[in-house]
Amino acid sequence: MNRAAKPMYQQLKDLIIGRISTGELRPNDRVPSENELVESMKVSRMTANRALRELTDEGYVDRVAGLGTFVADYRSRSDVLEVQNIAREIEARGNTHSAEVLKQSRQHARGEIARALHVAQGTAVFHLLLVHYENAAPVQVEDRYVLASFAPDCLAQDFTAVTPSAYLTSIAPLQEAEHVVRAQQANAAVRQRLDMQANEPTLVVLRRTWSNGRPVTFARLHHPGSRYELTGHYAPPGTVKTASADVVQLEKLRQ
Amino acid sequence: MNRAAKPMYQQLKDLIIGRISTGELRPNDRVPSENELVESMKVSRMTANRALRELTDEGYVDRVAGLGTFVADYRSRSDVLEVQNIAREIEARGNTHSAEVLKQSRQHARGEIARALHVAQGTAVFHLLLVHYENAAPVQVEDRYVLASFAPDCLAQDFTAVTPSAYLTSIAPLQEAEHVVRAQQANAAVRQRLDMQANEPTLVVLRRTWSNGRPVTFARLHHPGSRYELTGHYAPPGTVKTASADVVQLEKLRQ
DNA sequence: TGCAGAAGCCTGTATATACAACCTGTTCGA
DNA sequence: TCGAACAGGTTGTATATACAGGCTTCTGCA
Repeated sequence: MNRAAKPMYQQLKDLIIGRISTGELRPNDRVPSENELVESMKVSRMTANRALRELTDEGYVDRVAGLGTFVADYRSRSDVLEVQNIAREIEARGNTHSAEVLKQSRQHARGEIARALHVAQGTAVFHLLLVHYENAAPVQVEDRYVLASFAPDCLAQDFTAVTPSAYLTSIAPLQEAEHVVRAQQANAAVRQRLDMQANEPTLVVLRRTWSNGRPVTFARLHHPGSRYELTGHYAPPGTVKTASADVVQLEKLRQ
Repeated sequence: MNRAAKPMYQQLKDLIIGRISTGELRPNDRVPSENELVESMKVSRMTANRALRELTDEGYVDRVAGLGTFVADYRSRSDVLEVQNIAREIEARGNTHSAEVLKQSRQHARGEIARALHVAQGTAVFHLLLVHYENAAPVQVEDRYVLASFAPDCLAQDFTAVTPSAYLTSIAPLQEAEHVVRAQQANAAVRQRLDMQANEPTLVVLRRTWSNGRPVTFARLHHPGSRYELTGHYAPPGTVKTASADVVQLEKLRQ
């Protein structure tokens, strides 16, 4: 084995992840079977097995004995997207999501935006400002900056139909995310757009998302404290989640 | 292979996880090597290798080629604890943590507490109420309920020295966590204890934690919005984190 | 025509073997 | 005495092989 080269099973994993990332393999597509990899890649079946098994553990693919290996639906590995896709979240509650686009423009990154995205001052970015509604009530002001080089056709999108985060994940899988959560008093502009009462606090989420190792989007998400809350669930790998169905109940606990 | 029995590699994993859970194996203790497992458990080395490798992926152990396999420090798999161990968080910032215990009593679970912990009304629980300080400033009111059967000696603990979450993880690893994050206006009692100004919002975290498949503790954590924020980072398994060192910078972004 | 069974692919697991690379402690030589 | 070389245990990876069990398709018999 070449010491400089990555292990073979890792090369296989990278190869398949690459095909998924580029869209060559789409959700529910069939991934080469172990025996096909044995022939095409000249590896032993155990090596192919390890690569595909780890991809299963990591949520990239699903395997069915007797049938084959298939690209997992992105929805099934939702950790990154959990907080992100507000439309799906609202629809999961049985309500209707809609969005209003207030701004969709090209800008040059300045100051904190440039720093957050790790680019030089003046780099081209797209600035999106929209309000998300759950039924008729506004629940989120999304103030987002996207690296122009990452999403060149961003200005041509209709973000009332597809949310920015859904659009961005369709370009390339967002592989890493970082968020900061704060409770703040709303400034006047946000308070007016979220139809909030005076002194009602906002729940602010600052979120950066990475693709291929570099930050590609930075968002400030403002929510009315009285109508929105974040939920999260963590279980270590190798265990079966026991809580999930029960989250709703906890959400109803008031103090 | 017996069809009813679990696969051998899983039995090995369960065995070792069991020894860690009971405290027979403590952090940094040496875990039997692959060859020792081959002899004692009558398996092949590849099977032992798979068990130990998966335990590594899952954060239970660390392996060093040439040295051996060692029980991971709980601190190193901090996803569950990240938001939980406020003392460590404060000390990581170079500040001094202290705590004041306002209440430490035995109660019977009523209403929402019983529901949150999945126990019958009237089940014995311990109620803890404490305030955490960063240097001299209060940063968290911790209002926690612990299943009495899970931590029988809870009343004998000195929670100014060891935080409740550190104490609870010392009893048994907390394997699952669920949290809800809200922005709220503080009630008078919390506002006074956190030395907050009128109308300053609080960041409230409701958190349940599981051990061995059942909820064992439920906590309400109140933070002053102006002095505390939550941060999180997510990277899918199998990737290298690129952000971590950079979080501080984002935290400084103000709007 | 309809159904049972076989064939053939798939994944899941388990074993035996091999070599590389890493770490520690010992031994031997300058 | 100091340092290099070696031995022995450890993990990391890769291969060849084997059998069990699941799913689909085809085939041949009634």
